[in-house]
Formats: sequence, structure tokens, C-alpha cells
Amino acid sequence: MISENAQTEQIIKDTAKHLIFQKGVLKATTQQIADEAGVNRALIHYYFRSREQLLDTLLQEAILDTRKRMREIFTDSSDSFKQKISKCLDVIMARASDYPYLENFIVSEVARHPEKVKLFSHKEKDKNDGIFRAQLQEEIDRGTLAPITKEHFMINLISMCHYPLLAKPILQTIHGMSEPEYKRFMQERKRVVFRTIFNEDPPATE
Amino acid sequence: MISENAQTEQIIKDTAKHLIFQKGVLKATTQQIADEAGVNRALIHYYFRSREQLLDTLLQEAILDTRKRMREIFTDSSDSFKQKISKCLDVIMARASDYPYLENFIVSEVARHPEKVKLFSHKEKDKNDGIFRAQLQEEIDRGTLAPITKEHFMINLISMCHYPLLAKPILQTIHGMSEPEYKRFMQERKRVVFRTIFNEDPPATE
Amino acid sequence: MISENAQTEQIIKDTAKHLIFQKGVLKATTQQIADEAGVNRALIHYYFRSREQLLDTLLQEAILDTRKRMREIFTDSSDSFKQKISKCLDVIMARASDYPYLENFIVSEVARHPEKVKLFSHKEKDKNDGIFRAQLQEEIDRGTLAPITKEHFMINLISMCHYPLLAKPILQTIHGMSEPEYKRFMQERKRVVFRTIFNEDPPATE
Amino acid sequence: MISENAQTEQIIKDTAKHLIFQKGVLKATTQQIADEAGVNRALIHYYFRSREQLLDTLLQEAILDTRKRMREIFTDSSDSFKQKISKCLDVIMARASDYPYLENFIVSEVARHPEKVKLFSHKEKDKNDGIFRAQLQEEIDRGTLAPITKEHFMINLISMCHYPLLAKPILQTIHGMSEPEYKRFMQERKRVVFRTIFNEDPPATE
DNA sequence: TATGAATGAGTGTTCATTCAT
DNA sequence: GATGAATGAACACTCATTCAT
Repeated sequence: MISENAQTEQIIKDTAKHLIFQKGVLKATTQQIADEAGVNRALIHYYFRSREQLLDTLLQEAILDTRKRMREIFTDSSDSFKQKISKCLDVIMARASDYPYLENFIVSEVARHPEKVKLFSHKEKDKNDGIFRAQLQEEIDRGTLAPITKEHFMINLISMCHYPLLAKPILQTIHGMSEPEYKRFMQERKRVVFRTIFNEDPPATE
Repeated sequence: MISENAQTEQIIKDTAKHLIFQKGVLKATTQQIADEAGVNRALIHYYFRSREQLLDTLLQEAILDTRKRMREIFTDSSDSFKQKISKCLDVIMARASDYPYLENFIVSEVARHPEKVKLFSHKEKDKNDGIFRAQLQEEIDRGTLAPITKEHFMINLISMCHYPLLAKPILQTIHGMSEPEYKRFMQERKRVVFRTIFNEDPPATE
Repeated sequence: MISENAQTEQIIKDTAKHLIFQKGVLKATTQQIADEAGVNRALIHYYFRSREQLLDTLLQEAILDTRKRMREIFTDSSDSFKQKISKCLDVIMARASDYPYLENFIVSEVARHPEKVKLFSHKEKDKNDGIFRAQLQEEIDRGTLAPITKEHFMINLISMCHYPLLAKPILQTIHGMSEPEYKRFMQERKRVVFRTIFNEDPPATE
Repeated sequence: MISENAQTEQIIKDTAKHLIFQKGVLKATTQQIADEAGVNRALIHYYFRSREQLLDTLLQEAILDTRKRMREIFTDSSDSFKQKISKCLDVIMARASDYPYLENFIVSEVARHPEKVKLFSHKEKDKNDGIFRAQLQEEIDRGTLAPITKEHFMINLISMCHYPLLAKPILQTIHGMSEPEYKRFMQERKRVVFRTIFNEDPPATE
């Protein structure tokens, strides 16, 4: 009816993303998805064969998209390490802001079906990995960063960005934040994370 | 059979905690719980009225327990701020290590039933809150800590502890860690987090 | 309601047998079975886990029962060969009369799931097989039976009994038989089959 | 694509016959039929209105074809009765060999929809019927055949041919026949059936 | 306390069928 | 003629929950 032609497939995907990644309805039913998308439940199976495959598709897309953005940042060699991390923070925060429950979804998916971890493995040995490690070491040698491995460094970055978005309602309750207060809090967040890591403000970005 | 008397209630709770918080079976069925606990499925309803109420009980207990431990740390005024944070890290890490999926469970529970956020609200205006803010400010004034609000500070702490445990299988895949490598990684974690925050090693603990 | 306790399981089995083997509703729905049995549809899964397993159980029981009766006939060594075959015909006809669609069901089950053929394999090398072959050969040698292998002989027997029951409505139409005519036809059937094989009337049975 | 014009209708029918009558997929889906035929699923409805009507068409054709061949045999008065039966056996065996599951399909179709029995009724009172009965009686009078009605006689014929093809996998299991053994078995079959009926070998055929 | 039996609501999925193009 | 998209009805199955004992 409302949905026509090949757009329908996209509508279903968008609706499912919205429901699961944004609203946090991790176990969204095919019925729920179909209702929200304004389509017949059977259409989900027509396009994706199963609920499982729809979710896998969403997951795959989200992962590839994030990875692509990350690669773009680290491939651009003209930036300084701190500039890269700053951009990286932007990407992570944007992602976390768009899809607050994505990380949560990923974690429970993998908990239930450990073989899905394959979705995260690169075939191609990342060429940027070497550069990253070198630049990180450089900062440490220069004394602008306490000694830390790449793994700990990246996980620090990701954790500090994701968690507050995930736990939004809880934080609002525990710390008694109103909606505008929370909004302000999240806007400060990037600077705070950068400062926690580097002990200085992030470089200005366009 | 095996379970007698009032122990049964505890066995059910323990089993459910294990299944959901430790093994990550967030949607554990009453059947699964009963089977694992070696009791009849109907007993769960006898003791807890509904699956929902059982889960709420578990949640409540986990929250109260964590809060109690935290309070103990911050009530003991003889410790320095850094010592308190160090102990605090110990508690969070221990919790995250015992119940890696607890945070995940909380988040999706609250996402689905926003009213459950009530479980997190204190009635009693926390007396330690004032002390904490004062001590934090003191550190900042002394220059041992970059300016930061209590909220950001606490969230940094929590995020950096929880995430790596939650995402264990993914991290192992992305960073190519073997089981012993991951174990070592987690053992380093506390020091890394402390250093990321304070730019110095944590004080020794008993 | 009507059904109580452990009888329910038997009621479900009996109903399914009736529906599938007698009425010929080969693809009888769990709903149909449950309705006819006057029980809740979910109970079928409670007792048999799946429709498939219910059907397998029925099949298994039917096969074992028939095999048992057959063995009884051939184990009793006091009977002459013709007497044995006569009794054998009685059993086959009775079976075919009780469950006209059993053979049909078996055939389509095996066509769909060839591995189910295992249900028919004996583990124990049949001791009666030797006796049967010897007695058959004896009849041939005596000239009361045209030369024939055991396999062809048995299949002749079975085919001629089953087919007319299976195809009842068609035969009634093609040969224009009324209900009493068909009944008479079937009553003659045993004698006809025996005569076709041995060229003489069967011995009298109790 | 591959299929053009009016051939498509035939392709669909042939595919369905193959799937249902030969491979034994009695509940072949329109999708399965369409896939195997390499056409769009909706085309089946375009040509046949419904799955049901397609199947009815196949059934009708199979019945008419068999009946036509039978009539040819019995219309040709130059043959002796035994020659006719021998030819008749050839036709039945060929049919059963081509479409082993046809009989099974017919039986379950009629079981489900008893009104389909109409497909088998002749309008025209078969003229050959009288001749057949006369010739049969002649054989009986001559003593070459034990007394038997036309109905029993025909059913004996048909049963003994169809069953072993239908039950192929089961017979192979029960009697431990290898594929070549079964093939040899079926080749012997015609002679065996003829001998069972007439106590003599069938006349040679071209 | 504890349990086996029973149920209603809901889940993912399949399928024949229709329709606009 | 032919097709992709769409739908409603049905299906096997699961699950939390209730109840009699």
C-alpha cells in the first residue's frame, strides 16, 4: 500500500534498525517490525527469508559502515595522531548517538551465537594497524600519553563513548539529570573523553 | 528432590543469576532456569509469581549489593580519594568479572520497561555525595586531575571496566587475542584504567 | 477436561491413528488431531515434542505390532506352510482393514524422509527366515506351488491384501459397487488371494 | 525465459508430474514446481488457476492415458485372453515404473476429497466389459484359471504390479536388496505375476 | 511445598493466491 | 504471457502461567 516496489526492502531494514538499535527493543518481533513498517509480516520473509537473516544483514551493514568510516580516518595520513583520535571520537559518538543500542545488540547476539563473531574478523591484515601503533608509540615517547597498548587505548575510547548513551535513562535517574541536562552532558562528553586520554583539549574540527 | 525447604528459592535465584548475568542468556526461559536448577517449572511461579518478578528480584539484589559495597568504600573516611577510587575500581571489576552480562541485562530491561528505572533511585539523599564532590574538586585544585564533573568521572570509571568484559569474544576476534592473552589483558585492565584517569599507578591494595 | 491424567497421551495417539491410518488424512494437522481428541494443541507438543515425533511413534508401534504378530505365526512350528500363510493372510487383512491408509502413510513418509527406512530393519537375523524358505521350497518341490522366490511370494501376498482397501472408493466407483457389495467383496478377498497363490481353498480357521 | 509461448503450460505439467508422480513429493509446493520448471510461480496460476486444478489436470491426464492404453488392448479382438493380460501387465508395469507414486497420489487425493472419485467414472458403458467377462469365464471353464470374478482378477493384477514399485526403499531394506538386485527383481516381476495368476509363463511379446 | 497436566497467546515461517505492471 | 511484490490464512512450535492434587 504505502510502500512501493523495491523501497519496501529498505523500509523494513530502516524500521528494524530504528526499533532495535535506537529504541532498544532487542527482541523485536517480526510482527512488531512489520506493523511499524506498515507492511505484511510475510514480506519480511519474502525479502530476508528469516528474522535471523534480517538481523544479520542489519548487523553486517552497521559493522561495515563503521569500519569504513574508521578506515577513512586512519588512511588519511596528513592528520596528526590526536587529530585522528579526535575524528575517531566524532565517528564513535555519532554512531552511538544514532544507534545507542547497537553495541548492546551485538553483545547479546554474539553471546547467544558465538559463531557470529566471524562478522568482525578482517580477512585483509590491516595495513593501518602498523601506522597506528607507531603513532601511538610516538606520543608515548614524546610523553604526551602514559604508556598504553593499542588494545587498551582503543577500548578506553569505545567504552567511554558507548556506555553513557546506552545507560541514558539510568544515568538520568541516578544523577538526577533532566532532559536538557543530559543533552548538555552528552555534548561535553567528547571533550571530556579526549581530555581523560590526552590531558588536553581536542583540536578544533570543522 | 535435591532442593529442600527454603533453599529452593535461593537455588532458583542463583541459577537464574548464573544463566542470565554470567552466561549471557538474557532471555532465559523459565524452563531453562528450572531445568538448570533441577526444580519443577511451576515452582518458579510459586516463589516469584512470575518470570518478570524473579528477574526484578535479581536486578534489585544486584543493584543493592553493588550500592552497599560502594557505600562502604566512600563511608570509610580514612582513605585518600585515590585509594577510594582504587577500591572502587576493584569492586566494579569484581562485579563485572562475576556478572559480565549484568549491565547488558539492566540496559535492555530498562529499555523495554522504562519504569524500572525506579529501581535505581535513592530515597535517602546520599550524604557521601557531598564528600565525594569535595574530594574530587580537591584533586582537581591540586592539579592531579584535569577538571571534570563527578558524573563524567564516574561514568568514565564504569564504562572502562564494563565494556571489555561484555565484549570479550568480539575483542578476542578483533585483536586476535588467545584465551591467556585475554586473561592477561583483563588483569592489566585495572592499572590501565587508573592510569588513564590519574596519570599514575594505583596505590597497592591488600 | 474430558481427558485426565496419563490417559491423555493415549487418547492423542489413538486419535492420530484414527485420523491418519483410518480416515486417510495423511497430512493431519496438529490442530485437527487436537480438536478431534478434544485437547489443547499444545498438549501434543507436551507429550510428543513435535508432530514428527508423534507420527514416528505411531509408525513404530504399528510396525512392531505387525512384526510381532507375524513372528508369532512363523514361530509356531506345528502349523503347515499353508496354514501359516492362511494365518498370515488373516493378520494382513485385519491390519489392512483396521488401518487402510497405514501402507500409504508409510510409503509417503519414507519417500519424503528416506532415512526412516531404518524403522524397518531388523537387528537380529531372523531365524524364521530359514524355515520359511525351506517350507516354501518344499511346496514348490511337491508341485503345489509354481517356483517363486520368498521375496516375490511375500510381496504378492501383501500387495493383494493392501491395495483393495487402500483404493476402496475408487474401486467402488470403477466397478460400481455399493457399500454392501464392497463389504462382500472384501470378505471374499482372503479366499481369492489364497486361491490365486495356491490354486486351492484355504484351510478352515477358528 | 527458456520457456516460450504455449510450451510453458506443458513444461509446468511435465515438471509437476515428475516431481509428484516420479519423485514422490506428494505435497510439492507451487514454488518447488515453478523452480524446477524454471518459471515464475504466478504462471502456474495463470495457466491453471490454482494448484488444485493443476493437480486435477495431471490426474485426469494420467487416468485417461492409462484407460486409453487399456482400451487399445482389449479392443483388439485378435489376441487371446492370456495375450491381452500379458499386454495389460506390460502397460501397468510401464506405468508403475514411470510414475511409481501415481497410485499413492491418487489414493490420498481421493481420501481427502472423496468427490474426486468422479474422475474415474465412465459415462459410456464399457463395451469391452462384456467381452472381458466372457473371455475370463472361458478360461475358467477351460480349467486354466481358478474361478474368480473380473473385479478380483483385475485388482490382483494391479496390486501385484504397483506395490513393489511404491515400496521400493522399504523392500530393499527388509529383504536386503542392493540396487542391481532390486532391478533384477523388478525385471522378473512381470513373469512372476503372470505365473501367479495363470500358473504358466506369459506368451513372448515383441 | 512441590508437581504433572493443561492452556492461551504469541512466534517465526510457509504457502497459495492475487495484482499491478 | 510473464513477473515481482504483496497478502491472508494456516502451520508447527514455544512459553509463561494456572490448577488440581
